[in-house]
Amino acid sequence: MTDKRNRRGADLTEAIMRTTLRLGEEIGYSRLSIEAVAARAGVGKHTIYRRWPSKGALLLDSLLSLHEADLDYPDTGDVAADLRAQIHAAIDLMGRPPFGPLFQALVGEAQYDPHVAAALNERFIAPQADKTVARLKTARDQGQLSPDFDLNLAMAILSGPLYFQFLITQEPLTHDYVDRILTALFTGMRPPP
Amino acid sequence: MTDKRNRRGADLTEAIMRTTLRLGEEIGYSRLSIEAVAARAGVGKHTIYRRWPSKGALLLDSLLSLHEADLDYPDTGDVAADLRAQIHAAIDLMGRPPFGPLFQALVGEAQYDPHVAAALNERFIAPQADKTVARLKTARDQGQLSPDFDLNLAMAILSGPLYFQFLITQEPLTHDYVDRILTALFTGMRPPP
DNA sequence: TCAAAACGGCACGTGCCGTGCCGAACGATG
DNA sequence: CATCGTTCGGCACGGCACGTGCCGTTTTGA
Repeated sequence: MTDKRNRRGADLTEAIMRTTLRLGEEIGYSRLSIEAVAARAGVGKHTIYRRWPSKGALLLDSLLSLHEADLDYPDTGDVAADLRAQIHAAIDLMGRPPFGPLFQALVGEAQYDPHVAAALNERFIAPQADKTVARLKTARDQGQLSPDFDLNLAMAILSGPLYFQFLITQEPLTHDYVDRILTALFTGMRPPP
Repeated sequence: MTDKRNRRGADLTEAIMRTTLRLGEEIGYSRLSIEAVAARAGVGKHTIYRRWPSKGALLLDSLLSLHEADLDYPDTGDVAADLRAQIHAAIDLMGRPPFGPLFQALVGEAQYDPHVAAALNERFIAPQADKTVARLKTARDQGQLSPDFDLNLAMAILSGPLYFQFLITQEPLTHDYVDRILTALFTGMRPPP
């Protein structure tokens, strides 16, 4: 626990977010109350409500502060390999605490709270999607992809099955699964003529 | 409102589920409390807790009682057309109240409550997935699909992007979007040689 | 006929919500 | 160094929904 004196402004904001992640990892998102965060951080509830309008907003900021979310694409010239490397990194992040379970809970929260949904899209989903599309565009310009292929659609076909498994069936995401999706996307499922 | 006398057992169960759907549609899942359902249905809370262990379980049963979920596949001999027809029906269901918003909330609940997640998979997701895989298997046996294509993977690639849009970006699902996914899956995204 | 079960209604303790108020500590201004 | 507005921790409040008891009544089925 950091010294409680001289904690103000940005320092305090970071301390609260750290406490949120730590406490969320310990007791789970459903039992994570603003009261509990305030108590653990040795902070008045006002101090939290002054910064975040809801539990979801607090958690989103806390997760983004991990900034492990800097999932940038390599560009080795081989699209398939680059996609593979980046998505492997992404599912590794989603597969382990504290990011994995808390991110899952945040998506859950986004199903009730439109503000959380919008913020999540704007600050995490869309930036990641944009990176994917940008990398695909480079590949298309180099003739590695069909020139008329909808790149946003390609992004959705890559991400969709992963989120499906993450949110719906809730089975662990594996590198092998990613590889099979990539293979399928690059080959289609028509029989060879 | 039905007569309050002589309501017991199965009748009462159905009345509670109807009230849940109705009230859920009116005020939204987040404000849908068991207390509210009990009050609206003119029922003691015990009567609900005796039947369902949680709000999520109650909602799952209520949604399944709509049994519009009988989304069976046609079999005209053309896989792509059959998939198209069935998935169009599915997104129509997911796109309109009361099923759409409440189903979305239920998936949200499944991110916190493992029991709800398991029940949702067992009683809705898996049966639908099985139907899809079965239809794909027929097609593969008839040579319309690559003999070595993983059919469970194909199912995930079909469903994933839809759930991604439904849960994450939360934009409306359109027939056109379904068609583009199908086209992409059947052609792959490699450039023509 | 009669005991067991299911029911509606009510009340309770608990936890957390979001807000208001207080006095202390801080930081910028002059 | 003095002053004043802001930020802070602490506390208390009313409100809501939770899940569980208890009561008296009604229905069921042995």
